[in-house]
Amino acid sequence: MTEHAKQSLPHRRTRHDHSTELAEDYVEAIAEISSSDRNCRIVDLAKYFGVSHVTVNRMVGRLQNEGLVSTEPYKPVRLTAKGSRLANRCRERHEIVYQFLLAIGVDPQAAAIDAEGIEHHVSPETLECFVQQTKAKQC
Amino acid sequence: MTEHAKQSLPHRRTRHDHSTELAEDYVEAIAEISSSDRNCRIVDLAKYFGVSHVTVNRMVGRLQNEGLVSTEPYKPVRLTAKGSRLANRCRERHEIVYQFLLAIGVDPQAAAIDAEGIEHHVSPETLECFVQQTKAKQC
DNA sequence: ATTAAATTGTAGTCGAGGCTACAATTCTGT
DNA sequence: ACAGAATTGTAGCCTCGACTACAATTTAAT
Repeated sequence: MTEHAKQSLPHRRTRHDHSTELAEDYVEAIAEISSSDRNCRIVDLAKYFGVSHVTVNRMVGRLQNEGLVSTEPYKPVRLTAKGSRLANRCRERHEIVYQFLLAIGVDPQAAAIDAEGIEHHVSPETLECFVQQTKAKQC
Repeated sequence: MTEHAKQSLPHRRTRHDHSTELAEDYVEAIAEISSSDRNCRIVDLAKYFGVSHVTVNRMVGRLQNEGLVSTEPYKPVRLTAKGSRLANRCRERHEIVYQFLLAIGVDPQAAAIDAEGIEHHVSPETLECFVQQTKAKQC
């Protein structure tokens, strides 16, 4: 039972993570779209995620409440400073995970898919280990 | 746009994964509890996951529909052959991920938490690379 | 400038996973 | 054997992420 209590904490964490994963995916996507196009519209995100514009709409509302995004009705979506910082951190983390998977011999396609799933569950400490390993392999 | 279509596939996959993660967590938990105690009851799972017994109840019903578990009203929960196989695969995969994290220098506590999050997103191919890496480190 | 197309917003629905409150069943102790 | 405790089941509600259908606004074209 004490053991069970210990066990429940990681699981709770996993569940909570799910609620922030989407936010991270969104800011990453917004950053990416905003860099190629001039501005990021709801439709772009809907296509990007393969989801209806309605879903995107509410998500953007949520991101706005969290101060990650600023937008007005019928206007494009922009990242706030906070949102940009998060996007950058996510992009870096994503890249680290992806490069790490390549470095240990995963083929690029599988690495791309797995990185997508793994990136949200990597603690800073583990991430640092990934960096070290990738460096080591490159020598 | 063609790029966006390509992008949406991994995201869809990620979303679908979430629906199977819980099933995997459950069979793993049931296997673990069943090995220490004699039988696994709803309450045990509720404590294990830090969740109400009602939630567990419905989850177990779902697992039963999927043929992973067999149970009767007011009786303990047992894994079917199919459920046991899944549990074993999950346990092995979990262990591989955990040992791998340790091998690359992540401390045990962080490794335990991260393994919990990562395990569900590792393709067989990546898993194999983890195995190789862990072996290499042990030499 | 006005209509047609594209984009965005709103209303209402659904399933999943979570909860509380209460009812039913099984287990335990005396 | 029977009362009380523990366990399990049921009813009904909530939130979140997804959808369709329809309304409103903005953009583009003739």
